[in-house]
Amino acid sequence: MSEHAETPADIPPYRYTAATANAIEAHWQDFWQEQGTFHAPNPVGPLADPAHPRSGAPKQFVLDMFPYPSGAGLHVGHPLGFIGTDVFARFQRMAGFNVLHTMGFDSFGLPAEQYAVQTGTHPRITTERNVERYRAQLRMLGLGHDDRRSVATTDVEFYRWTQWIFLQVFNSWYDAEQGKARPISELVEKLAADPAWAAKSATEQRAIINEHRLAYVSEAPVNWCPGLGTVLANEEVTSDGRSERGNFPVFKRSLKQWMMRITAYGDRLIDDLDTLDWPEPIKAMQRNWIGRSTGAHIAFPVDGADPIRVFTTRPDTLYGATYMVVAPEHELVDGIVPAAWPEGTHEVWTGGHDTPAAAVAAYRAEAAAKTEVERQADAKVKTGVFTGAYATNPVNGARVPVFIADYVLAGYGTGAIMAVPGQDERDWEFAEVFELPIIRTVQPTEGFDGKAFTGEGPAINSGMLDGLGIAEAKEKIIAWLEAEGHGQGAVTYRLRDWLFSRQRYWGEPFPIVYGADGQAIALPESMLPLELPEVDDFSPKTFEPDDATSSPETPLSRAKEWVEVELDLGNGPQTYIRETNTMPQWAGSCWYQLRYLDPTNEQAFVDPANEAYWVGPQSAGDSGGVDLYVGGVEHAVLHLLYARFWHKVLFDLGHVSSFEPYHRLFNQGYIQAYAYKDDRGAYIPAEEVAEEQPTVFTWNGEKVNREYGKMGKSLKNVVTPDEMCERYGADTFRVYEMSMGPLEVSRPWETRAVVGAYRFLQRVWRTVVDEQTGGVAVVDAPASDDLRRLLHRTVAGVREDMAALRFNTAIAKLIELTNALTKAGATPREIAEPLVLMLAPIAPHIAEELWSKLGHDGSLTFVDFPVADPALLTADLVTYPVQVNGKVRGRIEVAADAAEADIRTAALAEVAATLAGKDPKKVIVVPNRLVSIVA
RNA sequence: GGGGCCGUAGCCCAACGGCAGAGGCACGCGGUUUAGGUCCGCGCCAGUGCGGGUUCGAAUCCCGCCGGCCCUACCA
Repeated sequence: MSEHAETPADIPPYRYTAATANAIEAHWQDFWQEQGTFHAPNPVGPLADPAHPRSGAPKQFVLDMFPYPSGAGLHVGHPLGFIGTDVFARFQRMAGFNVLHTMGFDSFGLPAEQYAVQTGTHPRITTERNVERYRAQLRMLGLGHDDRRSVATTDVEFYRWTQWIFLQVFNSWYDAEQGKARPISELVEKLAADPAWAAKSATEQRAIINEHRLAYVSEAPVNWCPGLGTVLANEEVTSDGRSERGNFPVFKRSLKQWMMRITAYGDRLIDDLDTLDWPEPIKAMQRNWIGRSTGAHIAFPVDGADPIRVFTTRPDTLYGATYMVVAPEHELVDGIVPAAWPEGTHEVWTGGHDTPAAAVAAYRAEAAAKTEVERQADAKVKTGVFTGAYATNPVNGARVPVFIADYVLAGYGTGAIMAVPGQDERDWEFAEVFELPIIRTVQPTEGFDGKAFTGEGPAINSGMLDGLGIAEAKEKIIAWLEAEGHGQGAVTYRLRDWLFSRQRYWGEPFPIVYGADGQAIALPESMLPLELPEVDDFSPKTFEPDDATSSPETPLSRAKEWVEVELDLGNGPQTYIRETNTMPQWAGSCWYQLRYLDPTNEQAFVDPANEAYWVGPQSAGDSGGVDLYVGGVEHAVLHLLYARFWHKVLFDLGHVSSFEPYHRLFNQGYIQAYAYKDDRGAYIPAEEVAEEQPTVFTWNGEKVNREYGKMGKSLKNVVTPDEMCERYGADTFRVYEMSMGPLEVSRPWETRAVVGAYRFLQRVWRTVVDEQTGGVAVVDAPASDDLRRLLHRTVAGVREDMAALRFNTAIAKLIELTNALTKAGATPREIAEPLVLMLAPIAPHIAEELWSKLGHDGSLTFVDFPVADPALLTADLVTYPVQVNGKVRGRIEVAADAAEADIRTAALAEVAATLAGKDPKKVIVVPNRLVSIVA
């Protein structure tokens, strides 16, 4: 490719070129940094600045989901949201707000560790290098961040507070009666009121207390990923049983791990969604993930064994429960299996085995051997086997057989169901296979010819419930169950507690030690931060990806001198063993935005006054939280759920005044890219591909195939912001990205189209600057009436668009104004100045430069955004199209303030020929729009 | 299987239920230029995926289908 010549002779000396842009951009970026232009004043503390023009003004906290600083650096897709928030933040500053906007780094995580393993470089070195690279790239884009507030989750001074918050969670319990977390000390007081408490040993007491904590250690089936050498949260496992990161197989293993009691917050996490200004799809995803269902727990007695408790959302169908199913893995199965098949056991129930025990064992082995994918593939055909046991339906005393089947999941509800084939499609299918009785307990609607009926209808075959609708029937049967002691109304959740420990080096160490009794003990706050130890080998131990029998081994466990430690935790110096797991990458992102508010505070993670100002509730019932949070949908249930949970714990404990972290959420789209493959399937560098004609692409004369998707090194289609800044300047890049479409829409990158934005800025430049002399080309003569009206319409439109994040249409309006200005010849100052100000949020460097050329000192950052004069928004004359039966048959021009009757008369006169003397049936005058006549 | 989002010029996208076009790219013509490129000006292109309905009037609201994308998946 031929590079641009320095300054070809025929280009005017003062044209806005890439070189000009780069010089201007460097200058203003230095200026902003030296002046601290984007430093937002806090109410209190070191970042307070009462003299600041926006000190104490209404606030706006604008936030980006902070990036993981990968070694690959940014491509043009990454900054889309960052530029969007910057434009919005700059606009809000000019609109009078005190705007907090900064950028941090989610810098713990796997890639730095994996890179470290390959190269032997410490993850901290890699991480810091990558962060520096990111900072440089972001600076180049001219983002107006308050750099004093930038944090990285790997900073010791940051993760000190992550550990502190962990201690808050650890040192609290959920009081279901009050519906909130309370300090663990208050639980201890409650427990100590019982005289039996004092009789227990300290270890016993601690064990009991530990069971109530919001952060707790439990031995439970977890997602073990040998390929990554770590366990994973449910949210990090895909539906086909693989790790979201790396796509390795994941196995269920019972392991001792740290958990967070997020399930205690299930109701609030669902209910408080109503207070948030979030996209509905994201709310729906969270609701689905939490999966609240209401119904009842019902106990079915079993001869000679404990009753089987089931959860059902349809207790009203209890009379139709003709059999039961227990998950194959359920522990009560062994206790109910008799030595022999009961008399007259149906042949198909036994699976061909001689004894129930053999049948159960065989079915369990079969189920265990299936992978997730196989299970899903087999889901159409119901399988199972009779356990040999019968239970009793509490409502009518019917004996119902108990099966095991893999369509019932151990992890949901109680792991057992009452099967009601008449009202449940799955149960119907199973009943057909095993020839079980089917009783309808809801009258299907007229003409229903399906199998299970799940719709609304009156209860039938249901004794005391007959005739009732579903809702009343539920209410009545629950009351009966509770009165008779057979069950009670209940709510269950799909949401599981959050698996919080990882077997990694590059994460926050837990501020936890274990005493001789093996119980977890929190370090006191005074011992924070607990820093990661230096180790020779920080690599996690990984295994063959499908080695299900392997066990995790934490890198920190190899740092023997660090693990074994002598401390005085109140009982004199004793030897303790440190926790060697680390926290998951989500920990830092659960609260980072709070640290932005008060990044230098050494006494608290955030001062209450600063928290209240920036994110406190703005009115009664308001959740508080960040005013605008921009990021991708991929965090819908991971980050956003975890962060809400932590925030609510902090709220309950009185550390924050807001009960939600992010009040308004906006999902930006993605910039995608075309990639090209040759006939052998190898990727071709995208920039070398020519478009012969629409949909026909060639490379070196050879035809290649186009595909659409992500931008990535392996696809050979990466375009970087660095290249774009070099070729056109950052302002052009910003204008292009913002003009491609609405922020929430994904779109393809098209390098050749960037020139449109470049030309636009050149034209703006030319309206103000004489390209030959470099002097100001603006005149003080008043603008024409048309131009002035266009300006005010533009101002009104741009203001609206900016506030609504519709930057694409704002830019279109600015281009329109610029084109009109170009056509007008000389540029009146009264147009030039507002144009420059309106451009400033989007293309800040060129705007600053033009603003100073227009004779103003300093930055325009806090200059008022133009306001439209309402008097100039309406034209004197309005042209109305006149429709007859939906077709335009003429036009009339009337005064803008003409009476409706006059418009009507004029319109009828205009289309008199079309009407041919007939009386119109109806005449509709839409003010300022059109006249519609029905003939 | 369930839930959600989206289909407007060759492409990216606009359009309070009111004349389908704001803007950009590409393309064509003209000007500037030794030429190419740059820059400037002018122009070209769709009746809104398909079929119904509501309405004086539908890209917009409702119903059904087609196509694409996302989430979820035996959740009792």
